Amino acid sequence: MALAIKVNEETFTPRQQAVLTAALDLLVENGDGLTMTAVARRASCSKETLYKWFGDRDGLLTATVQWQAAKVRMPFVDRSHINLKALRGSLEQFARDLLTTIIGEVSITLNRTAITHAAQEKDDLGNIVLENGPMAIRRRLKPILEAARDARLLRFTSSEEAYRTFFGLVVRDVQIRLLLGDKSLTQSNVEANIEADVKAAADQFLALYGAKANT
Amino acid sequence: MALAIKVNEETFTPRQQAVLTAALDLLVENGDGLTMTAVARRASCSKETLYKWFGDRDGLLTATVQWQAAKVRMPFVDRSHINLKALRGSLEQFARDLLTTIIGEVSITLNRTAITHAAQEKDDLGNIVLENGPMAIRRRLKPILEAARDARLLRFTSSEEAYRTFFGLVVRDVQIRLLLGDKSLTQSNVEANIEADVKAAADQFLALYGAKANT
DNA sequence: TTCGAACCGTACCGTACGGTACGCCAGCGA
DNA sequence: TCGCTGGCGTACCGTACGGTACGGTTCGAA
Repeated sequence: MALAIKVNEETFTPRQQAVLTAALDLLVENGDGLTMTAVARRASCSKETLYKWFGDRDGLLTATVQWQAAKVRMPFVDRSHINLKALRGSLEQFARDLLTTIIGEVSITLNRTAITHAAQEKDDLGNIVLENGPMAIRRRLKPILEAARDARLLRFTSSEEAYRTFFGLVVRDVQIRLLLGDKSLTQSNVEANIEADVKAAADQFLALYGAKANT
Repeated sequence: MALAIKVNEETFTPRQQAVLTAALDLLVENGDGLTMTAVARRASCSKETLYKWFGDRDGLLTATVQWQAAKVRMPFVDRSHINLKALRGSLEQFARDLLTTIIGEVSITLNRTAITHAAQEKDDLGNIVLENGPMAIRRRLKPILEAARDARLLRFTSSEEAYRTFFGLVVRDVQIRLLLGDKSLTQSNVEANIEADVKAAADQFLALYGAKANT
């Protein structure tokens, strides 16, 4: 069930969104050391209001993650007329967006927060992030893969397997290393190589699943 | 620099190892909700002793992670006479060990703990886990890849890129989903498919980097 | 103008937990 | 037997933080 994962912009008033922005900023700055007092001060509101709007600390955290995660917008990919060139373009677009998102400070913070909370089996921040991250990409990519298969551009038995291979080829060890705070892997470091990595991932995916063995 | 990452069995007395075991157990059970009182009670020792041995809470945590992470033993792979069959066997062995480790409860806990602490830029648990996880595998796998290249079994320009592709093909989205607590991905669920995944990863890697385009 | 709702700021409470102090016992060398 | 050291158990302290209460202010509606 997709519980309260749906969040459109009317869910929160502008004032509330300002509060959530403050909370997110603090989260990015201080890691999970988010205190209600700090949020109240940053957002110039009273703690009482925070509790009235979000229930408790977890509620505030959940709202922040939901609200921010829902902002991640997948690119729209034209699915109507598919040829090899368009397919490659789509794959590269997905790879680029996935990488760009993953290496962003906000994404890292959100994933870290969700993982921290997943450790305590408390709420399901993990599900929210999953739903708006990997799962959202899967939902968008799978139909394209299947359309490409129908057009005899790709060859695979399970679109699930194909999607997961694509994910692996794109993300590789970047995400886990960033989450673990690998100092030898700065954002700018990765950013500079995005285009090359994107191209390599698309090449490799097509090499593995393309109907013709060449480009 | 590999700071205090080296940990051999003489580093801790048996009694201390018992304490670390207790700490790890609590970590696995309660997520990061590890309290000094709980460890002392579980290990039947006094808090004062904990502080004497490990300095403070972070010291205990670091010691626990170090001690446990160092236990992850890579398999020894025969590198002497390389042929395609042996190479495939090695790749599958690495993939199997990597997957088996990653889906283990201990690994998940350690990674979550390290990620949580990486958020607070406190100590470098992240580095310890990285050093004993991905980096350890890299150190072991790279020479094999390079030997295989020298034997004209593989073709690549950068062994680093080749390693990272292998990592991605093996891990795919399994680790991040487990870290985020994806409920649709139980350990047993993954375990059942390990052999198939291992084989698929090796096939794909050889398809991408093998000198001959076939198996 | 008055009323009330919403909300800010701040003071306050309770508790959990990191860290310390201390009393006590067991083992061991002299 | 004496005394010392290492370590157990417990009581204790200080603080940080989640959560609540309350007085004061703004603002819109009647």
